[in-house]
Amino acid sequence: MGRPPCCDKGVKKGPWTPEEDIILVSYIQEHGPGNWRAVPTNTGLSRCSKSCRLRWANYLRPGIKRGNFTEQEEKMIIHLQALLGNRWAAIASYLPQRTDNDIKNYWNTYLKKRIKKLEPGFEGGSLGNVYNSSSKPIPRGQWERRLQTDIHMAKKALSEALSPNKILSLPEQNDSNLYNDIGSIKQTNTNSVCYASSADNIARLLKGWMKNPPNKASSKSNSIVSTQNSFNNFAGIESASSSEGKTNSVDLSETFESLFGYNDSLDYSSNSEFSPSLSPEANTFFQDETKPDTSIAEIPFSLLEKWLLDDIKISCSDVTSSGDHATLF
DNA sequence: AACCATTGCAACCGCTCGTTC
DNA sequence: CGAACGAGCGGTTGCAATGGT
Repeated sequence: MGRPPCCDKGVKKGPWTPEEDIILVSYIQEHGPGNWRAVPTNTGLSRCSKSCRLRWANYLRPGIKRGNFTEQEEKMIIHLQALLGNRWAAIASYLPQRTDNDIKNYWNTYLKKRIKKLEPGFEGGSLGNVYNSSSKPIPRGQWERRLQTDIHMAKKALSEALSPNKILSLPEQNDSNLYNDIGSIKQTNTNSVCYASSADNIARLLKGWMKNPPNKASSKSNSIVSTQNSFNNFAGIESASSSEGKTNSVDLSETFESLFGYNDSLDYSSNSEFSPSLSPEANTFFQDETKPDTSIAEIPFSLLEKWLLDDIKISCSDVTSSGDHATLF
């Protein structure tokens, strides 16, 4: 059978405008993410469903961290890429605040080149650079199953950590602070020439919009409240792959701490507003981690390394023991 | 100041996979 | 069981921003 075109002709292409973003976000607030096929029809957007999904997943959904990758994130990406290859979605599942597209772009534009410089023979393959010198190749299906299990368990842990009860039990103040913080960050940058490339996160833009919603939007009752609540709901819906700034960062950090023994993907050092409150041990640890001390930075990474390597060993020695490392969670 | 090369990244394209009927 | 369809993923492209001459 021939592959039908995913979109009708005449759909708009190119960068998204703030108006389109707002329409899309408003729709998802009401209906939740999913059923993308219906989105263009129901919203009147001249965009293909894939485009809507992509826009939401990569830019509009709450909890996305944009901008500079931390050293820890870099290392994690490098190691995960070595283990998993160009399976960006899988890699991104270990860095919930980053999108697969973001990681992929970062790898292609920066990390690959940097590694190539350091390792002249490097061609960007997987499982061929870091680990294969001492271990035999793992059959794809085998490690893929284990990977799926890992991701499933990680997502489960995240879901539990981000369960509605936990979120709702947090002080309401957090939400407002979050939005105030977000707004203050980007308030000055809304007049940039290129919208899509300059907007760090639509949430920041929408902050301004929610403060002064257009008439169309303001006609909806309690739009601001529902927007914030909706974002919370999204966190529940998307809990497997996203977090929501301050509100969920505590839980996420704890979850990641339990996952990896350290908090890697959450870079609070650059923005104290988003700093989570942590247990004394963790607090000490993160205080240390924010220091530019590479010897300290190595410690958590080797834990991840150990975890990943152990995973491979288990995988090689016992195909049927996929539940073993579940105890890690 | 003008031009060209490079970089960064948002978005698209086409394929695969999973689900439904 | 297989066709149809929707969703997701990875590769690639296009273009604005930036840097160098």
